[in-house]
Amino acid sequence: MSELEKYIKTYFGVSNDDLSKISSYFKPVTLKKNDYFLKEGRYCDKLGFVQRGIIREYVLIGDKEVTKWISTSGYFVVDLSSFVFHQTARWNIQALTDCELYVIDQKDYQQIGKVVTRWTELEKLFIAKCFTVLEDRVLTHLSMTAEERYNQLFNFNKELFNQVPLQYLASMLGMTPETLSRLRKKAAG
Amino acid sequence: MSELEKYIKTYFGVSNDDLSKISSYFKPVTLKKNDYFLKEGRYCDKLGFVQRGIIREYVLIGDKEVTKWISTSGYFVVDLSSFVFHQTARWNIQALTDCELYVIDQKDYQQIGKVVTRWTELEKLFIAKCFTVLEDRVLTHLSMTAEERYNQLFNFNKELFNQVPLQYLASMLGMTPETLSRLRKKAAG
DNA sequence: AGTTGGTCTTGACAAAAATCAAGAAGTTTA
DNA sequence: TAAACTTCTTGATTTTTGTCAAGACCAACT
Repeated sequence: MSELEKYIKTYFGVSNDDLSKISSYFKPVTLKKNDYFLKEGRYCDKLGFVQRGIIREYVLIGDKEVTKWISTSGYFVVDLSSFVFHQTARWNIQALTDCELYVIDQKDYQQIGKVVTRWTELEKLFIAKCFTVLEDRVLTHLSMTAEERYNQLFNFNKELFNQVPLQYLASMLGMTPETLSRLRKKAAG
Repeated sequence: MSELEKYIKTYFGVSNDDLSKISSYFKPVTLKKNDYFLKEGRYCDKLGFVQRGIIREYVLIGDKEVTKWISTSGYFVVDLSSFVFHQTARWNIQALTDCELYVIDQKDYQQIGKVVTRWTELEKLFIAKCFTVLEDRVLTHLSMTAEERYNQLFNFNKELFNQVPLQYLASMLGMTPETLSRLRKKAAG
């Protein structure tokens, strides 16, 4: 069973039958380091699942890249506003390392709904879960200092700090690279 | 046609038939100023639509109230993680003024799905829309200063600053009341 | 009218974080 | 291997924001 299937099974609790139907629509895709899964302004007509590697989602604001999220193994990558509402994409989605993805295009995605009865329900639950995660993230910015946000992320996933350029983590945490560097030093004691 | 029906119609583009089915499940409820629609730790078994009045969603972190959102006419109020996943609620949802809501309880909510074919699809679209709004909100904290966040909100909804205690707006914007006060003075020039 | 309680503002100061600049360390490229 | 890049760190400094304390303002209540 692939990581994708494990993920879907664990998360959604679908039958093995539905599981194989769903996963059969996903096709393996590899990205080389620095390749783009999606570029701002295009239409996002596919959904990716990260099997291996690291992917960054960012947007250019003025002359600065703002990193919204770093996806590692087990995460989906997509521009939801584009995928669901057929608007132009807001995010650049770029491989930070060589990556293996499972990707489904929009046409196949819509097919799932015709084959798996509960699909729209599962979609709803998944997006609702993502929503609550984002709610928490907003709250960290309303109630925590840069130092607290750094410590939280570091405790949640230390490995990330070895695998991802720190400037991107700094941006994702809402601070400058210099501040992140100093907080690291401080936390290391 | 009520505000609720207008909202549903505008937003989801359902037929008049479906619209009346959906709205018939919502019941008018009034809240007095300071009444709670929901308290942290309880289960959120209802969804509310704000017809009139102002409602604050906040959470107690340590000894501080952190205001996540202020809902005015046209907004839904709910603790999504509780309503969808049947977990204990994370938010306190309290009326800042006397309010008129349209409220649907969970049992009736589930009935809609049996009566309106596209219901789960509509739910999905609605939650997806909420998700993209939250994405933007996260981005404001990654890329904007307190001053810029204040100006953005003020330009978006000046009225709010006359209707809502400023301390709550400050919290929602991720700054102290003192900072908000100074930014107001500065912007007024 | 006076008191009380809550809210907002202001000032002085402290802390946090950003900016600017330089240099160290590590990679990639030629 | 050396040169060129890029990334990260560090120091000095400025700016932004938070904290604490006091007072102004306003509304509600007695």
